Amino acid sequence: MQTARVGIARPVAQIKVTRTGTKADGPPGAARRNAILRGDCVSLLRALPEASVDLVFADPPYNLQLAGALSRPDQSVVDAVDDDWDKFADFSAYDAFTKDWLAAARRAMKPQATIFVIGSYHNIFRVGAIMQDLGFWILNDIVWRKTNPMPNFRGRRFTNAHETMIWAARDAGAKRYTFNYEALKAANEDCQMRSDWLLPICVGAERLKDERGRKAHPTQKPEALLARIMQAASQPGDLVLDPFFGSGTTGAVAKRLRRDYLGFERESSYIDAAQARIAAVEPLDADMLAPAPSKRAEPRIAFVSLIEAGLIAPGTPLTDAKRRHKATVRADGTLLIGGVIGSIHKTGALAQGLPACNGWTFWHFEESGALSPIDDLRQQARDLLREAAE
Amino acid sequence: MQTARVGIARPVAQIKVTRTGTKADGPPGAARRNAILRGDCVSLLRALPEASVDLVFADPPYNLQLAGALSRPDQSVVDAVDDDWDKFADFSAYDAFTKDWLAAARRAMKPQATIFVIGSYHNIFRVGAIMQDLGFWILNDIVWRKTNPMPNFRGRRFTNAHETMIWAARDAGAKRYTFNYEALKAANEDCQMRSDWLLPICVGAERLKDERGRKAHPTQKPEALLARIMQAASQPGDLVLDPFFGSGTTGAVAKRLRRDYLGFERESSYIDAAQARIAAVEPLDADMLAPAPSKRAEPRIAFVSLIEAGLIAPGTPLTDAKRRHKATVRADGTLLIGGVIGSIHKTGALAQGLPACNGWTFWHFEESGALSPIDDLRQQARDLLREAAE
DNA sequence: GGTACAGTTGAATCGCCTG
DNA sequence: GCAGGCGATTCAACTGTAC
Repeated sequence: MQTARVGIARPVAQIKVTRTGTKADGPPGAARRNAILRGDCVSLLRALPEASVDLVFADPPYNLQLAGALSRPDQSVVDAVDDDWDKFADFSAYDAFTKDWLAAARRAMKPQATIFVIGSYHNIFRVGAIMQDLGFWILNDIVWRKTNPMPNFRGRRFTNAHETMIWAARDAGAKRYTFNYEALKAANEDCQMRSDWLLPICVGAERLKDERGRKAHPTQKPEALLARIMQAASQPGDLVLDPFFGSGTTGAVAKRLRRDYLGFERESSYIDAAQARIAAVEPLDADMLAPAPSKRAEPRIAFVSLIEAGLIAPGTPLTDAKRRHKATVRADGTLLIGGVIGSIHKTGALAQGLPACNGWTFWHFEESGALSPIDDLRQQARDLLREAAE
Repeated sequence: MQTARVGIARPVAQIKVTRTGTKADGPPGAARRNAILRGDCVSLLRALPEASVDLVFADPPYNLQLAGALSRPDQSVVDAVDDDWDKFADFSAYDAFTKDWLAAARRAMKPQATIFVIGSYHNIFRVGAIMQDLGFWILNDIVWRKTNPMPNFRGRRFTNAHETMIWAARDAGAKRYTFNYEALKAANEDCQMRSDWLLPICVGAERLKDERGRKAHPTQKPEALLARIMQAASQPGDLVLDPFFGSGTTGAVAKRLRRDYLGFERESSYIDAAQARIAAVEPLDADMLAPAPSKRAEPRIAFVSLIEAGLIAPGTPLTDAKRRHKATVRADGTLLIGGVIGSIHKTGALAQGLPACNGWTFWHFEESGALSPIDDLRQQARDLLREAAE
């Protein structure tokens, strides 16, 4: 895999371009891909083409307000987050910063893009309220439950064992955002993925260390967290933007999962660490990342085409699984039930007195005494279509 | 148990007083106890004496914004929360309401009181930001993970499987708020209670029904949730205020755990249901509710009093568990180590070169060849104290 | 009298395409 | 842009009835 470093000066901010990707930049007007840009994230976000990003992951400063040093019961001192980038004069300074970067990120999002923002109780309420004010539409709040949180050493509060993520669409009306429901459900023992995720914090070999063996970044996120986010809300080839790139977890996971990434970061020491980290990542086989089969993505089949294909004949009697209702197939692909003519769905709804019905699974045909749903015939029709296409 | 209903008109709001308590009202200037007041919660909160409440639990309207009807895959319709009390014109109307009741609640809190506010992603971010703006100091955000949440029927989002609570002190400086750390830890297999709580939603026999068998209140909270809150952040006899009383879970749990409650509610149908519910509650035996032994609550023992009690003699040599350091007990309760005189804690810290040390567990005395920490002697001193008191 | 199965329900911001 | 049709979509817990 190639690694290139290119230094380019830009008027909008002091920017160093660092490229680690396998893919060339897109067409003009599209955002740069697989690069880390150095500089202020608000300026860099504003310089992005409008509506150019598929997914945003943001881990902004938490605005922690630590009064003094914290020590463990054995008197060792906790290495707290006290970096300059986490210092704000007051809530209103933090709010102004938050409003700026969120508005700029929203502008860069495609209409169907979504955003994940992670935070703790120190900042997440302000972030969430500002997101709502800016027009983002919250889809879920997601709780990252830590298997191994830091205990509360003073015994004065509950163990702060989770962080909160807000998942939001760009606009209230957005319906077609990417959400790989079936894949997530399959990965969760065929049960819907919940809004609470249990994952370990980033420790051990995964945790980046500097040359002196200290943690390279104070708030490095676990790759498993980013992997679940990208697998839930993006497709291979999508552009994932991380305006607070830090140690580059987003880039490493994007490369592994064959997404493109774009990262913004102010500190060159973090960029160097992320750069080396991403260079060492090997993308997974594309086969491993093929989208899980989704019923919604299957080609649409009209019931009448089953008749045209000779899979079912006009005049065939249909019934439901419990043989409570009867209908007859008409030559035009409608059904006849008690003198009424309608689609497989309408007649199914009518038979049950319900507002709606999936006729494919409701209506059955009989073959040597056994009932099968007409959905089986649809599957045969789809197989025929596939063969014809090959 | 007595039940009394008293109707009283008040100028501040249209108020009906409904009393269910076992305890008489406190002295003038103190808040009423064990009563449900009917009326607007902001007016009622403002009418409370300042700094009169020990704990607040608030379950405000969530400001759900439901577009249309939602049906399950079997076409049955979900009975959504569409009550008038959850309707607000826009975010700014909700914010104004939130600011009003939170400011009024804060005024009614004792300086050491804390507040729990529960909400979902629809409202909790606005609530949290406003709490911070008003001067509340967030201690934890707590996640109520539901064992049995409603699924996401359309498969378009993650199952919304939790709600969020914000636990906050009245002021940033508050240090002496009630937090029964030891009891919670003991109840959690001797492991610190975490910020994520797994509890079922309120269904079955616990769920209040109206005369026609329908749920009496759309958002009744489980008693287990309130019980954990009160056991964490209040003592028997404390006054627990709930400005959105609803079906009266707060009152029922308060009575059972021998706390006093004060509830505000606008709808008389809810008040009637809560009234009957609380009347049926039997308080637990006081013995069952005696505060768990807390190290902090134990009487303080000065090291010198061990000498006074004859438990240890001046001149006794002390050492640490690994016999690396040596000191001698002086008659005034200080230790002598290498020519330096200081408290058991200071000398322990000095010996180890650490900033602090718990001398009680660090220093040991020798008896027939075996080492025991001087903390054992402190326990003996406490036992003697208790015997003397009886 | 248990067991099995069907039915009900819960703070919900819950499609997508074609004409 | 709007109307209308297609057709995809649920988990845990409790309740009541049938066997």
